[in-house]
Amino acid sequence: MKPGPTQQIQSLDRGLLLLETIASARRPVSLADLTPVLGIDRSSVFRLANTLKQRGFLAQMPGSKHYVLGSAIWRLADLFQFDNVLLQLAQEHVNALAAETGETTHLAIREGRQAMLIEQRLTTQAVGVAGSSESCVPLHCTSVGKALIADFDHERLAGLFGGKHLSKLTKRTITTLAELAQECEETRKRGFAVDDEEQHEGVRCVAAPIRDASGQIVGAIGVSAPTARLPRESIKKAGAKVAAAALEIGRELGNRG
Amino acid sequence: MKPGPTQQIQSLDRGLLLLETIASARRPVSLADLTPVLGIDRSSVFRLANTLKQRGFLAQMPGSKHYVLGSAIWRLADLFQFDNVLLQLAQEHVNALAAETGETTHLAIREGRQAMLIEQRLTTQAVGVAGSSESCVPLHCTSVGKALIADFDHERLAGLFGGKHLSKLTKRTITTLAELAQECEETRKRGFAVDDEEQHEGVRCVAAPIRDASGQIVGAIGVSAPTARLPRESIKKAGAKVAAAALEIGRELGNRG
DNA sequence: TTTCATTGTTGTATAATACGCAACACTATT
DNA sequence: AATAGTGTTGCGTATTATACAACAATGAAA
Repeated sequence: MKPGPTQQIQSLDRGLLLLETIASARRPVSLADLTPVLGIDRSSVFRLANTLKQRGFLAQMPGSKHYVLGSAIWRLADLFQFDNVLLQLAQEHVNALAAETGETTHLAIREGRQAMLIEQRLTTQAVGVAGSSESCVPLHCTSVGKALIADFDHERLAGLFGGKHLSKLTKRTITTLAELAQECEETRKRGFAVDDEEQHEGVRCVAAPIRDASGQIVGAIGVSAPTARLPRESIKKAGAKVAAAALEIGRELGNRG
Repeated sequence: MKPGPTQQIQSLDRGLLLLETIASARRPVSLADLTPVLGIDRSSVFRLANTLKQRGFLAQMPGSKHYVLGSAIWRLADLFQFDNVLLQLAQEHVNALAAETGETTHLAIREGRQAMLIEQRLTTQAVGVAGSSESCVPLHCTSVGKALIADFDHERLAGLFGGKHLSKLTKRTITTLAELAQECEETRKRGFAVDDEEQHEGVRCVAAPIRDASGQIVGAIGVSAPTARLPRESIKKAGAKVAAAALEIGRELGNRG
């Protein structure tokens, strides 16, 4: 039997409709004008509007009873702007890198113990890395993941992974925190991270950390290819490419003041 | 007996708290991480989050179950941006005009059949116009009001005021639509509107319409003074001042493209 | 000035809805 | 294969949002 639609919470829905109505009016709106929008008693509309006001989503200008949007809307928009900023700035670079290498290219941010792919461009080659069907990939055995934790020392890695075992995906996967800490050190030195058949056999990846103006790692950009097209002797060159892209993205992030 | 606090709508409040939590996280957030924030069963949190998602306030990126802010936040912020823009741009000019004239100065937008004062600076003179204790003043007998409807012809005025009587506040108040239409014509010709003791006896005001890039009237800026300090022979000069300020504000609005 | 209409706000009983619980589906780990 | 964790759905009932009435404040008309 087909499942029913997910139940909505009516009162929340009504509150959101009030927000949209007032925003669309682009003018202060009275309670009397809001009441017919919901089709319920005005005392209930008043209480909904007041709840929105208490949380700063609506406001009333001094001396007026009419409602306008409150500062919370802009505060929320600004708070969450960052990830969109990163995606916007990096989009071009992901595209350029994919075009330049012809390989599958990823942009990722860290999300707890995983790397979340927020953008990827697939290879144009007949045989290549298909791209992740998952939005999240493990940190410890992917190049973007290792780039994202490049600044972690052993202690911080222990804090992140806790008692969690590092799962072994291939014969080459790093499975201990000590090894991973060592790898982070290497990543910092090289300027880019390497996945040498650690997630998938027959696939190599390189990725570089994207740092903001304060030097903090805020994302990673990487390239994946079959081992045949990314042999060990080509790693350094590919790594330089992703590092350059990461540096440029970080520069643009800094310039956003 | 002291009235109790206005009742809040708990479900709406919970939904808004979810929005704030996700915005503050600046990262996609899982349902499992949201549940402890509200301290209710996860099925209820899921339904709240889904309601927010259905209205576009939350979103989930393809292939992910984690929530991020949805486009509705930015849509609402952008929709309502205009009035803040006007206030920001005009603030300086209101201040400058008040400093220059030493008189009470107003910035207003139209709200139905009234002019809403969204900013005012009081006179520094010992005796002057005290400023409106109301946020809204009548359109037909105030200078800012008349500036706001300067482009209205008789037909459009009839549509706006309908069968409503134009209330007579002083001996000099305009009370018929025919007279008001004539006054609008004069305002358009002069470039500014005049309240010649029509709202309050002993008070004269001049105000100019603020037009956006398309020529549409979007606000008004005005000055009020006692008749002694704004005699009839000074009206033209004062009018030129407010008109210049309005023109400058309009220019800056246009440049915001 | 008085009267009336309109609008916003508060208290409260109860009708309606949101919640908790259980079950299922899916994914990941051991 | 078994277990744990997470997201989703159905449903009975505990809780909450609503409707109604009353009051306060304001504005308009007589």
